[in-house]
Amino acid sequence: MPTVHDVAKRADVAPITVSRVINNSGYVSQATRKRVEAAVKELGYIPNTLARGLRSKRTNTLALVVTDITNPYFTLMARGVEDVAGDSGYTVIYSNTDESEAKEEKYANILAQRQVDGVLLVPAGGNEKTIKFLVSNGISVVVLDRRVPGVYIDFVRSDSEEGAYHLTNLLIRLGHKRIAFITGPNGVSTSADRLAGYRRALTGAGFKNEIVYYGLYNQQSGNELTKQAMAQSPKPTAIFGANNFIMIGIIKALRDLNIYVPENVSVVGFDDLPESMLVKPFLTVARQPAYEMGRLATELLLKRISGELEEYQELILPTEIVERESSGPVKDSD
Amino acid sequence: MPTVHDVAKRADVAPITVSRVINNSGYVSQATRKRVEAAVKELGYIPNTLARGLRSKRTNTLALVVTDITNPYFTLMARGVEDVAGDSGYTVIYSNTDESEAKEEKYANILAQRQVDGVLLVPAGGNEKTIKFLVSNGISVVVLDRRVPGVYIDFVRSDSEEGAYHLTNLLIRLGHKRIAFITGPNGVSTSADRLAGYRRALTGAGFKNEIVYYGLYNQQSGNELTKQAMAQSPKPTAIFGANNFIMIGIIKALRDLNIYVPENVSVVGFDDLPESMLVKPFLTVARQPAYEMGRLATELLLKRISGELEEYQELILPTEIVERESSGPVKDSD
DNA sequence: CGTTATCAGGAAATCGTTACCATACTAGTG
DNA sequence: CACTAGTATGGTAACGATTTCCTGATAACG
Repeated sequence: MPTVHDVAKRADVAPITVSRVINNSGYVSQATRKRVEAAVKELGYIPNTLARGLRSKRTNTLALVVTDITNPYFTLMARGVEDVAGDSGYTVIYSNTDESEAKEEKYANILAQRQVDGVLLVPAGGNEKTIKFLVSNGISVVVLDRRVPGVYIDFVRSDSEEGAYHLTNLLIRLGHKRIAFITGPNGVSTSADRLAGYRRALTGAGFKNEIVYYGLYNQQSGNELTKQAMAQSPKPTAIFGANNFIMIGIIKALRDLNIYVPENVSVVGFDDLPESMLVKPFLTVARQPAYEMGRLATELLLKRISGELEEYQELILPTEIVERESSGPVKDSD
Repeated sequence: MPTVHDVAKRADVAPITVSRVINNSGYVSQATRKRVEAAVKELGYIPNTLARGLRSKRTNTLALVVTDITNPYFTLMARGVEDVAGDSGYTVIYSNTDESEAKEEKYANILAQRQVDGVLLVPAGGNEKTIKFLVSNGISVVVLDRRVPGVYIDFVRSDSEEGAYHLTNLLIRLGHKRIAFITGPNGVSTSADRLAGYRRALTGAGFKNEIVYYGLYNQQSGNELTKQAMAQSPKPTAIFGANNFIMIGIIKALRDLNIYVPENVSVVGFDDLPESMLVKPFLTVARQPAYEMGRLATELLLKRISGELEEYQELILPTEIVERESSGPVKDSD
């Protein structure tokens, strides 16, 4: 494998000049540049990023740590990250924590070893340990999607409370009085914030009967909790799923129970699903701007890395209520 | 940031001894090991993989290059890769080529710069250039999912021809005579192999009327080509989609046209879809063992990297025909 | 015409780790 | 007792690039 040295010899210059050519830094005359470029091509020279990073202390690598990359919400976010990072010459490493803090710590360690320049983190649980660890190792961090109390750092997320409030109000306006709320883990901020929005709407309407089920942010949990909810008497007339996978679980459970949506039960929830998932009926949701969040967070991170920023930022993007077929007026009953 | 040197000083040993402790190599007495480990912990020492890789020529990094990581087939494959790689202490970098050879070359270059130890490649197009480039840069390669003629290297894929043959035969047994075949790009081996299987079944049944549409391996293409196919007269009574995204496009197109599945038209195809995609009716498919393919390919790659293997391997896994609701007996007509 | 700014290029040191080679001690062997 | 094998540790250099500090031109300017 050829090195700068080989290229330098061939172009009859010093290694540092080769470096200047490939990095477009410093002064190099047109003639010299041509010669070096020719030598690079002839030898098939490929710069070694390890050596480069070791010396320069920059790896041009970011990491995106999410809880579940198979969730279209995070996939879309990843696209946003990738697009911005790619345009700036950064490579992105992806990691899944599956909501486990142990895995999160393990990955943080690996990322530190790899000397990544920055990390976009969707924290599993409300633990600040990982964040502090990364920062103490000189790695910039932007926290995505979730709050972590007591940590002074950059945040980018959407307004869960507000979105849940509007979505619940939509159900209330349709006449629903028994609205079940099926959510994720108790300790996760999105869970808490969405619950808070749901509560605010209920309180605003003078309702006192909140129906809350905690579980996991996945399909199976949504499925099981729906069956529990529908076994109660009186049954809820509407169900709010705190994320997209929970909603899918809800829909499947209702299908199994032969309950029609929205004729018998309305279903709403957080996060949109891609069209390619041919969910029928198409869901009424609070859509989070995932792609945009990924973009913004990455832009913020890059600025943070380059030291352009002083104060830490907290960007909270609005959600968009998309009303579709899965929500409808309540049916007599009561 | 502390280095081996700092740890060494603290534990009163030479740097190399620290290296031996953290890498579990060479001889170190219990007492020394304890001291070093203590020093590591006290200083919060984290090894620098850049320096390590530079010196040792091994980065413990693999790359998985696929055409579209949002496709559940590749996502599942990625899990298989991740699981095996993780168990062996390797990190995996993911790249998407979107079926573009230009992107593939670009990524190959980045991966070479990063000195990855091995690449799992789903080649975009039948180009051998990328493979040769990687190999010539000392990077081991295992080719996944597709054939690349004229290259001597490790391959892992499933038996597309056989799967398509069985799937087509299933339709023939159900009485279908006009079976449309909607596939991906002409140059891609999976496209060719599945077409070959379809043809073999048709020929075996004495049919001469093959109906073939080439397009892309995505939903939109499947959608458009289905509309074309259904505009012909006489209409096909069954449609074979060459991958999962094409199948989704087919289902959507038929929905738009108010054609019922399987009452009016049967639909079958390659690749399964996760349950979470609530496709109705649930599809009859030739399921490729994606997870297993990822696992096997990674095991093969690791062996190749460690030099345990001599001859190049070609692993061809069988597909599994899963008969579900989307296929049924042909309806009178004719 | 001397001084300063801009342009071109180089030498040597260095980033943090491990490979390679060497040394030294203990224990067992014939 | 000399010799080998196994155990334990260290010194030095090197991996391949860039940073830092220099040396000269050449051009521009008052």
